[in-house]
Amino acid sequence: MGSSRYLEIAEALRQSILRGEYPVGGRLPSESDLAARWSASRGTVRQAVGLLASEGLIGSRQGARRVVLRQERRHSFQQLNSFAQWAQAMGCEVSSLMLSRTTRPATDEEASRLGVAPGSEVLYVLRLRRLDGDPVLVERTAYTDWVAPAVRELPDDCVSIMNSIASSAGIVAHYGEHLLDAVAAGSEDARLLSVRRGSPLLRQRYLTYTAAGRPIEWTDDRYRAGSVAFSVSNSAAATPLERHAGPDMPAAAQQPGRG
Amino acid sequence: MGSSRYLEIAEALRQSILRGEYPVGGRLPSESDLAARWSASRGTVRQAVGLLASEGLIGSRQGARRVVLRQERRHSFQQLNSFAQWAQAMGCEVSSLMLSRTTRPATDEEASRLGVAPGSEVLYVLRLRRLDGDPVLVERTAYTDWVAPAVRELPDDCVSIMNSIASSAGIVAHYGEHLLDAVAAGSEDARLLSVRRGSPLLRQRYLTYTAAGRPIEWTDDRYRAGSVAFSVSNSAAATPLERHAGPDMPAAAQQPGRG
DNA sequence: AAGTGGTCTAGACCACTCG
DNA sequence: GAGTGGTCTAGACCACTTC
Repeated sequence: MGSSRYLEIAEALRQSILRGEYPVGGRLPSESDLAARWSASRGTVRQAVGLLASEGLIGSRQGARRVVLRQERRHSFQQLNSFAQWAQAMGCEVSSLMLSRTTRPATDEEASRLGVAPGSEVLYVLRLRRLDGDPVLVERTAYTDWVAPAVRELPDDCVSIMNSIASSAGIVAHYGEHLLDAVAAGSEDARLLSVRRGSPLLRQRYLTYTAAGRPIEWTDDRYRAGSVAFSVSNSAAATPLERHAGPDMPAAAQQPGRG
Repeated sequence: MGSSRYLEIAEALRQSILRGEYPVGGRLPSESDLAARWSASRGTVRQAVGLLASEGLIGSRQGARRVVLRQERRHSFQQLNSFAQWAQAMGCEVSSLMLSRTTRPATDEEASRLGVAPGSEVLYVLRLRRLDGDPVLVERTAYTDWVAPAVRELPDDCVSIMNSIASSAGIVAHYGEHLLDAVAAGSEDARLLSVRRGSPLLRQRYLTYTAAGRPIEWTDDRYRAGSVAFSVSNSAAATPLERHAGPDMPAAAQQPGRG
């Protein structure tokens, strides 16, 4: 349950903001007010408001009351890593089809991202995903060897691989690293998504790993343009998003890679 | 400078991770260890490691030592909001040219994002930005009326508008909200960026606001494909990035808007 | 069973904002 | 100058991981 005191307080504040009790641009009560109101210590109240701040809901500056920045609720971790969970939460009918599952040596990129020796075998999966029947997303995933067996035994039309291997093999993603950019549709992309070759796609590449930091998969997702957008809030206190140089940049601008 | 004890500890840990003293996948010392080593209280140490966790550098689970997730440093808030500061930090020569500055009624989208009455006047700026001479980014910004005078007096080749109006008028962005997706280049985009019409562009739309929550600008940035990528880390504890339905989605999938 | 991080308390001082 | 958030301390108990 939401068993912690500070989560309880945070949820109550979230609801108040959602109901418009504290309107956008308005001020929150002071920490001591809230502490008294909830008969909690100031530290616990700070944990609660700190959580809301990390969600981008409220902002704060030393000496001034906290302000409400937005009214919407954030999505969960699972919803960013799992297309199926996100779609279902939005009330869409989602369907998936694995078009191929092959074991092959890792590319240099895959080996470096997954932290395995170059040329090690990975399980490569090509998958097409639809929303309410429309093809929206082409997914290309490389699974590390210790994950591969759990993926191999799933049916082609498995809706959520992450969910399935969590249940069947106890493999759960705790962390993720995402890279977002735009690419032109290749011929395979174009055929699968029913768009013209060269038309714009939003690409989301990501690595997921376990609580212990062990890489699980490296994925290249390509969305039909207009089908999804990603959002992020930042502040002087927290900047979760980064800009990176792409391959077409001048040499001076190249960033060092991950490995 | 970095005058807080916890910032000092965080920076030292960051450096250790950067130097590979704590390798990726390895464990950090325990909180009590660190507290003793720095003669600080456990609470202060927790602030330090909490900061690194929010940067995606380390992960934690109850009962187990913290683990190192990555080795790279994150960029600052300023570098996400300011193309010029980001480019300069990467050692690129950046140049900008304002192609037009016009005062006109806000579109519905602009009015809603900026929180002004529909049809209110905004200052609309079209700007082309180059890296080492190559056109990389087309920027279209709507400034609220109280910001417009400061922008109007800047020269056409001003490299950083945000920096300039901070100095000249004390207007400083403290928060931002970003939306990322892919679009096809329109004819204006194509002409300015020297790409074919319909070719893929990465679009970053964002709203910035002051410490008090007052909107400053609403911007539509379009990057030539391949020139930049954005990255974000997430975890079960913190998910800063969200997926949204785009305009081409089935009706059931539409998300409510901001205002 | 020992170690570790997660939560919580009660109090303190300081830097900053605001009227 | 009063109020507010930012930082820091010293202790406590619990849930969980690890051995």
